[in-house]
Amino acid sequence: MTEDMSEEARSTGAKQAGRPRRSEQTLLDAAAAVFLASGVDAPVREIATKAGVGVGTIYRHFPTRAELVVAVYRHQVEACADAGPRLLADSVTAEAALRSWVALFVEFLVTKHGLAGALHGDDAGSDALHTYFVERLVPVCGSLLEAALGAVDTAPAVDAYNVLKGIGNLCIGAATDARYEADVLVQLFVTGVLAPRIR
Amino acid sequence: MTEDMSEEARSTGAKQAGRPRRSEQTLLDAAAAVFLASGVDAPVREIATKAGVGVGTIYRHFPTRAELVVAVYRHQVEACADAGPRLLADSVTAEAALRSWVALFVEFLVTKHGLAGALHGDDAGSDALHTYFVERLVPVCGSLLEAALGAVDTAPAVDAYNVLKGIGNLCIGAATDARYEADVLVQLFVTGVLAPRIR
DNA sequence: TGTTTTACGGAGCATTGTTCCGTAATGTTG
DNA sequence: CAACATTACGGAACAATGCTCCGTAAAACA
Repeated sequence: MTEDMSEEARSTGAKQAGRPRRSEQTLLDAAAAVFLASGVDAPVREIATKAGVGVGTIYRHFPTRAELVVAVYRHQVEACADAGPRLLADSVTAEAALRSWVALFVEFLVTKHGLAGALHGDDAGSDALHTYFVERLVPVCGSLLEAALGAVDTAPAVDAYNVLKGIGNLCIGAATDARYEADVLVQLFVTGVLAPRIR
Repeated sequence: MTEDMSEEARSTGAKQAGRPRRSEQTLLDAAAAVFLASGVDAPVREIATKAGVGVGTIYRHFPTRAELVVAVYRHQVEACADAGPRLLADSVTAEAALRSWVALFVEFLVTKHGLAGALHGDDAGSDALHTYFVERLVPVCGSLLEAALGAVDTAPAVDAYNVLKGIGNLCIGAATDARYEADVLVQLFVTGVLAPRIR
């Protein structure tokens, strides 16, 4: 009970002693700017400098670089997730919906310098990033896939997790390699995934 | 002339003063062992220790970590490149040849911890790796692709470079993520690439 | 005004790739 | 055989980077 009260007190207006927290939004804005300029792999120190803040402050708000990245792109990931059902409702065919959604996802990944690369959580640090993307987008991708494959009697060749991660991987390096056409490759990949239906 | 003579002298038997070079093979063996145990991203120090050598020695033989990696896997890359024409000759269809070759390539990439990830030369350091793979394998992949797509009148959707790099990307993380089935995804991707022929 | 609480800043630690230089080993030469 | 010249060696040192820690400053409270 006492804990509940103190927590509520904190979240309502009753102020506690102590320095006021810097608005996280300030940090997020600075991070977004730096990511835009130098890519998602930009050093934390650079973000701290840009925000006029010590690195400690960043780490107190976002315990890991990956969580900072998640926070910066949360809006856009949510938007991407929300677009799934909408496209499914608005498109004439389920395949068209899937392809539009995939194109959206690819554009998002490619636009953000190095996001796709940071996405495969091999190193322990970027787990948060990987986990968030997967948890949020796999269900969406799954629905679209299911709809697009609905008419088939054979089991799908791969699950939504694999499709999503495959797409993510295909986007790696797209921003830095002019010859690499991630969007085309991804659409061909989708064609392959849907192929059993075509045959 | 004088330069030619001295160079020839060095490469034939006439010995120059100086400490004898450690056999590069020793270093390569140690590196291969460490890569097998800890992945291609293993610290250079670890390799040096394993080889009973200072880091300086490694860097004198292989100016960059990437070049060391290239040297370690050169044999297998060559084997993969050589397999291309052979498969094309031995398979009943060009598509079968392409698919077999791709499977070979995928197995190679997936077997070596993190090789696929190190392959996209975003950071300047791993350029050598990227370049070598591309130069050696793009032509091979191109021949197989051309053969498999030969019957089509429409232009191919993507070039061999994109296909090769796409496959490479699809293999990223396969070794560390049990749920991720790179081999299946790659074959679906190939299906997509060949799709114009199917329709 | 003094106390308490809380956030802040940035020095510091650990880990990397890579460079550099004094030193050791070995063939050549007198 | 004894200097010498040459070459490779080893590992300390540097720079970059993620992350931790602690003394300090600011704000609310009494």
